[in-house]
Amino acid sequence: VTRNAPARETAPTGVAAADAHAELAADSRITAMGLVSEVYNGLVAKTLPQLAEHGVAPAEFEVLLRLSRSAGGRLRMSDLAAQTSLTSSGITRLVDRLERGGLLRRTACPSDRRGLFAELTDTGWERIEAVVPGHVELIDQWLIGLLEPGEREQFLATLRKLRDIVRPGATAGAAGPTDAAAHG
Amino acid sequence: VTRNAPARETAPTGVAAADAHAELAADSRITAMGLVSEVYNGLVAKTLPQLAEHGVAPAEFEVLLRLSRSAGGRLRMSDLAAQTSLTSSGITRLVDRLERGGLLRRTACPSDRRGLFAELTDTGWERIEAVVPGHVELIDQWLIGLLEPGEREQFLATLRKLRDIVRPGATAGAAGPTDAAAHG
DNA sequence: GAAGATTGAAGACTCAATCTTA
DNA sequence: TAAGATTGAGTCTTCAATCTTC
Repeated sequence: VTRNAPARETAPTGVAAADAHAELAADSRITAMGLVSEVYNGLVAKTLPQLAEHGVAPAEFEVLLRLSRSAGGRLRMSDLAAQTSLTSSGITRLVDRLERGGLLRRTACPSDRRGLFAELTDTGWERIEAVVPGHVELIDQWLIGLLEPGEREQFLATLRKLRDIVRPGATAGAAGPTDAAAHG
Repeated sequence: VTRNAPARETAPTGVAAADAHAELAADSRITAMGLVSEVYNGLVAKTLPQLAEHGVAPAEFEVLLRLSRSAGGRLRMSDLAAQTSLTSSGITRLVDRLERGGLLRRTACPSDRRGLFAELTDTGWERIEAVVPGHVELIDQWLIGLLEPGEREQFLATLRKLRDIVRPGATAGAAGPTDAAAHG
């Protein structure tokens, strides 16, 4: 796309010039990315108030959830960092807050003294149990329940495919790609 | 789910107790939400470096993109806030940064003296044109190109459906739900 | 009084540097 | 030397309060 309207600054010609350039950004692939973003952010916005009622921020909820799905209700700091979208520094601070709130505690890792576990406390388990039912209801209302069974399965299959390619390290700390080890 | 393992604190019984509780959080609907989150965050991570090469953060890119798709390359502050996931305060500061960088300017709104337009400068247009091609390539590589044509259309159709329900105000400032007015 | 936009104060996250252990 | 985790400094975002205009 070449720029051939040097006098865009003047008001009357501005709109026409903008139209010429808009083609670039109107690319359908950018729109697709925008859809993913809007759906994700929209869903977060829908679930935010219910989490807030329980005093839990979305990132905190994700950490609590990952811990609750792991053997012993605990995971190493570095594994939490790998599984979430936070850096190891961010995990340190988030775990600080949750520990301050009594939802988890740090425990030593016997096999490697550099490592630390974040481990759910009884209070942490109770909090998860208190939050999850309402949370599931909202996901049902704004995501799952809006799709026909066939459409839903196709949608989830595509998401899984994309996730596996785009986020290879998402299962660090678990023995297998589907948490199968937690049942052994 | 009832809690019947009061001695969870002691190491040996911890794992079994965790298993009993894990059922709650293993709900498939929570997993679905997690997939959306992982795909979105994974895609952001893939596109981040290329945006950074051009000195643009994701939120800034989204604002520049929305402006470039709007008539005259401009949008009111309040419309930007409605279209993005930022508050009006957040938009004020983000526009501050972009204005400081010379990518846009604030201009007065003739019909309502409370309002302000954020309007792309020539530098802003140039930046968008410089960033978009590489950005599109990455979306192609990590999202669009990974799906068969049929799967892709189905996926996008589902996303559109969800977006329309979950984010009703996403088109504030545009005349129609698909930016049709920009072509008049 | 309400809406559009901005500001001060505070929270959350990242980067780079640091400390400890492998 | 490298890996796990933390800390200080700086950036980005929000909330609540404020100012201007409707």
